[in-house]
Amino acid sequence: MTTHETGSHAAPDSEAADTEARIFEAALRVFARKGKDGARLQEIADEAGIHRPLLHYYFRTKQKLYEAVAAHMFGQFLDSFDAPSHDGPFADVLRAFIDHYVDNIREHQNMAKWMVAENMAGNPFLGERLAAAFETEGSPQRHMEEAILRATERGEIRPVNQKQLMLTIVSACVFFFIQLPTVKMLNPLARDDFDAFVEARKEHVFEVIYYGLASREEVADA
Amino acid sequence: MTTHETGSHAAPDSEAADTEARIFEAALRVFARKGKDGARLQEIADEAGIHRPLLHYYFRTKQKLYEAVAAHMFGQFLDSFDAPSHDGPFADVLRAFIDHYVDNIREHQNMAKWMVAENMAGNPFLGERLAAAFETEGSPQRHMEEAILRATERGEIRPVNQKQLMLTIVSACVFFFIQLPTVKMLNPLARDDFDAFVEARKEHVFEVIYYGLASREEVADA
DNA sequence: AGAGTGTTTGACAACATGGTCAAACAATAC
DNA sequence: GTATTGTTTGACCATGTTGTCAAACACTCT
Repeated sequence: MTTHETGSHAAPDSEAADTEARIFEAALRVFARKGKDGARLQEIADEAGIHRPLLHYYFRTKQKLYEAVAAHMFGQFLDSFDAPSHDGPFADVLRAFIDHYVDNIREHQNMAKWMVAENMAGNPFLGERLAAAFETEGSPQRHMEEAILRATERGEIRPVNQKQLMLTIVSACVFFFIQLPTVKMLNPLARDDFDAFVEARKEHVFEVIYYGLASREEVADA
Repeated sequence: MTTHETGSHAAPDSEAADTEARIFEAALRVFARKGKDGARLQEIADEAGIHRPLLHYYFRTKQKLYEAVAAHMFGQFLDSFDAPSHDGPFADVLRAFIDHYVDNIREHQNMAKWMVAENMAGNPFLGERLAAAFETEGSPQRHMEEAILRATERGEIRPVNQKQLMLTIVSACVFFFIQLPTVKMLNPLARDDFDAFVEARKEHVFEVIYYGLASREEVADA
């Protein structure tokens, strides 16, 4: 058994002590870049600046390393969506949700892409966590769902299936990030001034989802 | 040089003649399932019911096989979006677009997932093709863009950035498909009656994008 | 200094996988 | 029939990659 978790004694210089953390971070980057199958332990080792056998010393196998990093990533990623509850008019709640959500994806693009890839591959982790979050009092997901419900009851917004709406909002906030290379080829602004593009996207998503496309005259006869 | 393209002579029984096609289809499935790195030539051979060296006989290398299948897949996938131009009220055009788009993704889920994965990995193919499509008279993309423009000029819909809107529509139509396992964990209908869910999704996407969430009273004071 | 503990290193084994080859096997043309 | 051409097969090689190991190393404690 290794006892490297406890830095009791035999603790080398600070740079050597965090070998495990450096492996972790390197693995995060490489797995995000190359995928589980495409990643090579040698590449992770190189990027961490250590010798390959150390990977096996700290994490037994590639599989275990992957699982460890993935679990940590999932947790951190989901946690990053926690935000102080925002009440008031639904328009404000929606705007705040989009703002926070998009900012988080931008901060954690590696994780977001990785997670989407995992979901595509059928990994149930995110589904389980989200299903739990929707049952958990005070979670951002639950909060949003309740806000939709309240706004509907108050007649603030039209009746709508909450699950579908959540899916639509998330789609609009996430999809363009994971397809970024393609989006950049089609949208000059995304290439030239990415931050401006992201802000414009936030605004657009809110506008379309909240106000819709139809002009008021059109809506009037609907 | 092999001449297997020309079935001139040495054409065996019909089942052996389409060896190449069987490899092709098997490769399509396996690559879509496992990704380029995760896919094993042995698995493709098994699924095609042939011996592994035949893969090298028809396509020299794994790389070449991948490229051949990918190119064919991209082309077919994009072509499948061609549809008779639909004119008339923008609401109808939008509805038809969503309907056609979603149906196509449903028919070609393997290809859709594969394509998204390729885009994530930075493959510029789709971006190039789409960029070209937007410049091509009569392409579905161009048609939609023009429809948006006309509807805006006619005052049928509110002014909006076309590129952003296209992105939003596509996001709403595609994202839930590529995240299907997760969506199914969160949405009972998607699990129990998928076709009904897809139809409901089409309707929801149209409703939200065209009419928006805000009730008319809310819109009135906006 | 010497023992003990945890870490790092280099060399190595085991295996999977992509790729090659020459010989066997049709099928047709002569 | 035999020759020719294209296809299929099984055995094989080369390489890359994961995983193991024992020995070297550093560090602390007595």
